[in-house]
Amino acid sequence: MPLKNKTRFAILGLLSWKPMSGYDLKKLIEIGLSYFWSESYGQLYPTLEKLVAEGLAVKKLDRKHPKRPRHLYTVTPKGRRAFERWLREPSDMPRARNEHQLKFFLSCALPFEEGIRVLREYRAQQQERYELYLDSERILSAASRTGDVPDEIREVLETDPPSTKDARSRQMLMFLLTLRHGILAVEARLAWCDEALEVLGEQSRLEKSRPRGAGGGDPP
Amino acid sequence: MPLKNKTRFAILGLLSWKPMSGYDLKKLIEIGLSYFWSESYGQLYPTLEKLVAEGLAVKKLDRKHPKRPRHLYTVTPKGRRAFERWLREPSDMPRARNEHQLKFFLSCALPFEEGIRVLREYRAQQQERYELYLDSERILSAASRTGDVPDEIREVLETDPPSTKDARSRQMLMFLLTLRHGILAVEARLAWCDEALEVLGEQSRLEKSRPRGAGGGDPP
DNA sequence: TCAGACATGTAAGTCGTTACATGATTCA
DNA sequence: TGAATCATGTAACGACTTACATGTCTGA
Repeated sequence: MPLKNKTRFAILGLLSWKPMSGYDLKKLIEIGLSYFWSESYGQLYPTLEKLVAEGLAVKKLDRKHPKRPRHLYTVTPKGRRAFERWLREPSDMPRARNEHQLKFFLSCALPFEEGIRVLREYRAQQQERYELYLDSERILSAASRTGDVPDEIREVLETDPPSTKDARSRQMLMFLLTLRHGILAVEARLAWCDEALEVLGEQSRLEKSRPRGAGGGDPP
Repeated sequence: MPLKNKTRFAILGLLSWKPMSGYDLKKLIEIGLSYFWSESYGQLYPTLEKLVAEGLAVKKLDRKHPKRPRHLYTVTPKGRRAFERWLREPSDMPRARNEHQLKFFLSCALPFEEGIRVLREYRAQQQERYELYLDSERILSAASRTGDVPDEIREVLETDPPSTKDARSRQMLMFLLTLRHGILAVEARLAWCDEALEVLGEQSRLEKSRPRGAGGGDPP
């Protein structure tokens, strides 16, 4: 009895858009959900088999579509119910485990300059990511205005039989809103870096200007 | 050969403040680092033993201090070097796996009202957390102005022999700055919730005001 | 006296990644 | 022809959590 396996629901949810293969799922997640989700093949394929075994999905060989036969998975009504039950459940708080913050917190073991250098590297990394996100946002919001969906995403949204225009525009909206979440989160990290760099820089200057040596022990 | 075990370094880093027992480490992490870190006993005790086996820490029985004897762990110079090496290394990007976002993204499978309800619950949860953080911030920043450190933290900072005033005030600063990170992150999440709720609310109204039925399929 | 904190651990199991293995097809 | 992509999987391992087991001491 699995306890908090989210892969199951990620799969079920995406399959409820349209039937896909393991390979399709992996690509879709990489291209469209990478701001907030990831899956590995080692997790994907065995989980798909489990879903079939539990009657939440069915597997069938699709030999016409591209040229090479692939295994298409489809959600069953039971799978759909399980998925919607999960959707309505409150998510549990993820246990906090942020390596960057841990390192920052412990970096008081280093001289100020070194701590500041590490923090600056982190900031640069976030800045880079920020720019990528903004590019994606430009593309996506242009797309949702003009209806001209980017290729990788269009393919996913094209179902047979075609879903309603409403459903598709709602899915586009979700792409955009989750991206917005990523953007706001990165902005917050950048703002924090600036705040922290300012404080640490000031402390560093203070330390340098103070008369050094004499141990620095406490007065009694 | 462990690959990305962060527990090792969390332990090494905290022990470099002062020797502690497994129990002490757990409490310190729960009380002071819970904004960004957590450890379970099942990880803590075995890892401590491994560190000893690798010569990065030493274990000794301390029978005087409180009353009950406890096992105190101390970092060795080798452990200190390993820790500082890790500190200077760039952290790897954590793989993205945000259950809330996944659920939100997939919630287009639900009627608008339901998606909005789930999002509102998430927002309330973040708001609650926000207020807790702000309380902590008030306490901590008062403490760093007056030097009147909260009990739970003071105990950790009191070492024997006493560390320098500089070292201690730097540790206090780290408590405060990591808390600031938590606060800015939660603020960003709240802002995103408001943005998303607004957009979804508008879509929901649009949908209601539009003439329903007729399948909603696409015109050719 | 007895609940709750102090204190240390272990066993079983889940979740997830990485690396490998395999083979077909497309296209430059 | 040979590299890239399509496509499906498995084995081994690492990290982590949960639940359990055990016993002591303190203070209401």
